[in-house]
This record gives sequence, C-alpha cells and structure tokens, in this order.
Amino acid sequence: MRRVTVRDVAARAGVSVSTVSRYLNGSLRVRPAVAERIDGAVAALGYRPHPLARRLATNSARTIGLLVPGITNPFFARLAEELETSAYDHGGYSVLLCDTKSLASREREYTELLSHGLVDGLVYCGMNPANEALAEAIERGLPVVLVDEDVEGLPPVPRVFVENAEGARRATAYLVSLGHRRIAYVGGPGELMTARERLRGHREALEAASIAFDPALARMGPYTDAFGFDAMNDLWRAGERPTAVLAANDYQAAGVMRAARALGLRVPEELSVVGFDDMPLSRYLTPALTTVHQPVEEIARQALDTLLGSIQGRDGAVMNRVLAVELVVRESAAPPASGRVGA
Amino acid sequence: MRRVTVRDVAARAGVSVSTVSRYLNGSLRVRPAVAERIDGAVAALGYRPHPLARRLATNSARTIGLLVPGITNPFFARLAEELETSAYDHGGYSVLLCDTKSLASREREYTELLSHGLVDGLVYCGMNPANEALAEAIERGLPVVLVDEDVEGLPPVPRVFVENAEGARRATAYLVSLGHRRIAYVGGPGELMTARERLRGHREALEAASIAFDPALARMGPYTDAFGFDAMNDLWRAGERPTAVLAANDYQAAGVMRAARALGLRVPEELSVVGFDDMPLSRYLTPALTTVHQPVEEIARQALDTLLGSIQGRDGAVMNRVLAVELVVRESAAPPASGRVGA
DNA sequence: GTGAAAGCGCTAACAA
DNA sequence: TTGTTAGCGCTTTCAC
Repeated sequence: MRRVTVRDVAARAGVSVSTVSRYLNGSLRVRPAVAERIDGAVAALGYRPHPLARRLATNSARTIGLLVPGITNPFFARLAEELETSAYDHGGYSVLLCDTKSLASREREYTELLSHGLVDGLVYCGMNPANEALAEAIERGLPVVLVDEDVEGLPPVPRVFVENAEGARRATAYLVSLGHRRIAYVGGPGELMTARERLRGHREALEAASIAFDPALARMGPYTDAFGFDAMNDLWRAGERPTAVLAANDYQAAGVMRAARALGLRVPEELSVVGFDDMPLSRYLTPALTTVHQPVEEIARQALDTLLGSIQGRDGAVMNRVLAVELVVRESAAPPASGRVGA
Repeated sequence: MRRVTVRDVAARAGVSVSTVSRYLNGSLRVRPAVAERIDGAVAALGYRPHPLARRLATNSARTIGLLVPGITNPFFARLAEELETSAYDHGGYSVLLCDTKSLASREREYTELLSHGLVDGLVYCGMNPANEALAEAIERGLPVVLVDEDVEGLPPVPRVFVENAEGARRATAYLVSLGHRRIAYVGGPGELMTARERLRGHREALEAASIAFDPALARMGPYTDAFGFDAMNDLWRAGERPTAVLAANDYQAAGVMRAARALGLRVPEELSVVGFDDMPLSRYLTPALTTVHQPVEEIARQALDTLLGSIQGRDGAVMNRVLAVELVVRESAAPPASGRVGA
C-alpha cells in the first residue's frame, strides 16, 4: 500500500501540487470550486502530509529537545509536562525526551545528536558543570535555554533559574525565627550552582542573625534520600546535635527525617526539618515537610517562551531570568524543644 | 553559515557523494587512500549528516513515540526512563514524549500526529477505552504496542500487561491471612481494564476465603489521592467500618491513610491499608505502605523488544505478555485490633 | 570499488 | 490565482 502524496491529491483534484500544498498550508485562498475539489481528494484518498518531508523542506523540525538528568525526578517530570503542554499549544511543537541519568557522557552525546537538525531548539537541564558539545552547538546557532543549573564556558545563552540563595535564606531565617541557633545544613554537591547558591543563602541568613556558620554542622553530597539519611546519622554520631536541619533538596530532607526517626528523634518536637523543591513527596511525609517551593509552571513557560523566541528569530531575549521561590510552611518545623536559647 | 552536506565532503575528498554516503554508513569498504581522504574532509569541514534528510530517504524516523496519560505519574516516569534507555541502546532510537493528560482528545490527536511518519512505532498507554485514530493507524501499518491498559476495538496488536487480578488476589489473601474479614475496596474507574481486573482479583480472593463481597464496602473512582481520601471518609460516614482497605492504586492508598489519620484511626493498628503499584511514594508514607509491585523495567523491556521487532519486520511477536507482580510487605497492614474474628 | 542520477514527499521561487 | 520546477540532504539503484 503506497503512501498517498501531494501528487496524488493534485492529480485527483485536477490541480498542481503547489496549489495543493499552499492551500493546505493556508498560505493561499483558492476559489471555492478548487478548494472543494482538493478537500474532496484529500478525504477520498486519506491524504496526510509527511511530517519529515515537510520538515526537511522547511528546515524546521517543529520539535524541541528536553534534556534532563532524570525524568523520574518529580521536578523534571513536572517540567516536562508543562513544557510539553505549552509546546503543543504553541504551534504544535513536539518534545523529544533526553534522559541523561546525570551522566556527563550522555549529556554530550545527546547534545551532539540534537544539534544537527533533529530539533529546533533545546531546553537544557544539565547536572554537570561543563559540556563542550553544548558550547559548539550554541556557537553553530542552535537555540538553547539553560534551566535550573548553570553550565560553564558557554557563549551567551538565555538562562532560567530560581532564587536559590533567597530560598535558603528564607528557610534559614524561618528556622531562626522559631528560635533555632544550632542549624545543620545538608547540601548538594559543590560542583552544582544550585548547591553553592543555596549554601550561600543559608550562610547569609545565619550571618544576618549573628550566628556563626559552623562547618561541622554541614554535609554536602548528592541530592538523594540516601545521602540525607547518612548525613543525619553522621551528624549525630559526630556529636553534633542540631535542633534543626535545612536540606537543600526534598529527597535529602526525607532521608534526614528517616534517620531522625531511626535515632528516636521526634520531628518537629525534637528536630525541625526543612527541605527545598516542594516535590509532591513533601506532602506525603509525616509530618508534612516545610520546604521551599519552586515555580515549575513558570519556569517551563519562561523557558519555552524564550526558546520559541530565539527559534523564530525574535531577538532580545532576556538573558537571565531569576524566578521567585516561596517558603511553604507545613508541619516539620517548630520551636526547639529546649525552649528559647540564650543570646 | 551554510550547512555542510555530503556534497561538500565529496568535493573536498575528490569522490562522489554516493561513495561518501556508503562509506560513512559502513555499507562499503573503500580503499584506504579514499577512506582517509573522506575522513579528512569530514573532520576538516565538521560534517554531520542531517538526521531528517536521512530519515526521509530511508523512510525510518529512528524515533519511537511514547504516549502516556501523565509523565508526572511515577509509574509512567519510570517507564519513560527505562524505555528511553533501552531505545538509546538499541540502535540509537530517540523517544518522542506525548503526555495526554488522560484526555481522550489528546490521545486521538497525538495518535493522528504520530501515525504518519513521525515515529517508527508507538508505545501506547491510554487512559480511555477507545481511540478510533489508533485503530486506523494500526490498520495502516504503524507498529504499536499497548502497555498497562487495554483499548477496545483494535486490530490484533501486541500488549504488555501485568497480572492485575493476581496482584489484587494476593493483596486480599494477605489481608485475610492477617485475620481481616471486613475488607473495604477502593478501586479505579470501571472503564479501565486494570480497575476491573483488580476488582475481580479482590472478589475472587474473598470468595476463596468464603467471605461475601459487600458492595457497600467498595468505592470506585479515579486513581487519585483525593478520591482515596473521599472514599475512606465516605465509607466511615456511611457506618461501614472495615478493619482493612485495599486500594487499587498507591495514590488512593495514600488518600485513605490521610483520611484515616484525620478520623483518628491508627494505621495499621486500627486500620490496615494496602496499595497497588509500588510507587516511590509508598516508601515515604508513615507507616510505609504495603503494596503490589509492578515490574516496570520488565514492562519497558518487553514493550520495546516487541515494538522493535515489528518495526524491523520481525514477525511472530508474542501478542499478549502478562508480567508477574509481587506483594511487597511493609508496615501498613497488621492483624485487626479486635483480635481474631469468628468464622 | 566508484559514479551518475533518480528518488524520499514536501515547499517555495519563479513564471505564466 | 495557478502551474512548473528546482531544491531540502540523504540514500540507493543501476551502470561502469
């Protein structure tokens, strides 16, 4: 069963292929009789334009790439969902999913693959500080927007981040306002900008409260439940007894809570815990996790707008968008058990 | 900056385009001198084949579509991750993500879009019992494999399901073995095969234990936390006091637990709760949820194998694979408070 | 082994 | 308006 092409439609409608093409693309008003004949032929033959052929001819893939460290991370899943919806609504763009498993090698390979016509643009959420292929791709003209995490050594490229430092600042300030002074910090890996920024915010908030930052109360590592668990146990074993801990990620916070429970600590009565990201998970924890909310929809919208802007050659994209975060107070933080702490 | 094409490479290497093409695709051994010249030209020019052009010429998109009701559902996120990995490893296939938001309209539109050459095959996870466009697409020859949920009125097409009934059977039998006899059931919407099958398994297990199925103890609705919450409250308000509830989905189970807590019921001491799916969530609930595990990796692997099989024209795909599930016992179920129940 | 040329199915520049 | 025709960049017969 051969494929039905414009040619067949044209033949049946008794017009030329270009007329069919233009009529179907709406770039032409034909007279009613012709229109009717074309419509008839299309229906009779069951004609459908071949997307690949169209894309090759127009030099537009009508697809954007979404590169993420892991689609099972709810943050990226939400981002994917929102992006996909927006893309679909903005002229029927499709989304090619690239899951790198946080591997630098995959990030490179995918960037390579995408950068030669497969997609019209790329929303890039890296988990590694560098990507040579990305720099090249951007130089060659691939529209790219960086989301969430920074990449070094790139030509100027629009970025959409959130107020990482401010989020940690607020979370810490909140803990301070509750009366905590021994606040432990479980943070992300130092190579990541988000991790560094959140740490910075934490330290600034401590400073503002005239509390000295104590390195012995801080642990840095991967954004995982397991690391949070280990970090908390480690803290305790080392004789560091914070009354509160701020985790730079909800998975880590969940791990901290799990460890606290294992250590016989009641949350929030004996230990306050605050997270970061506001994953769905945080609502299901007991007690429900107080955490810093990321405006995922907004991130997705801004990223897509910016990307579509540069794809369509619209210039003057805002280069750095920094979106506001919000502290969501739930149940995992309370005043320290020992009552107020002396100055 | 014009794009570098095979032509440019051929010219620079002093050979014809067909030689370059064949050499690059490995379908030809050229003599060393020529090979070297071509390699040199490719490197010097920074040539990269245009994927779309190649796809048009070979009539193969090297992409598979993944249609899911929602990528934020961890089950589908996991499926996407596994599928993407397998596809990437199996000859560098990419995956086009289609999130339908459980909308029948989106399912149709996406099917339409994909079925005309955009992808070589489709992994279809529908949430609606019918899809005309899908039937047509299959008829026209699009390789499709149905996963998780069935669709009616389709030509013969391979399916990968799990033992839904058996899972519910085991969960119920487990509850019975603990001593429960008043077991409520919170199930999925009746249009879905998974929902019907799970209910069937539940009923069969009750029957096997000589317990009459009591419709007053059952509630059917969407696979959401909110519905679980409402169903549990409703059950209680109606004066139905089960000692255990089996939910057909972990979200629902989470909602049931939330409602139980709100009603002042301790889980599992006063109410046992068992879920279905084994989402990551279930591990974070307090108490950790006993639930039926779905073998996601296995599902993804089977689906991809089957799909790639039909894409490559390999015939004789197994039409119906039914994968085994497993009851994961955690902490949310225990013997009923009232001790043993008379026969 | 290598080259010329004809597509893949569509769009768009140019002519009529 | 409509038709003719030359691409988009690649693969692949078919001859040499």
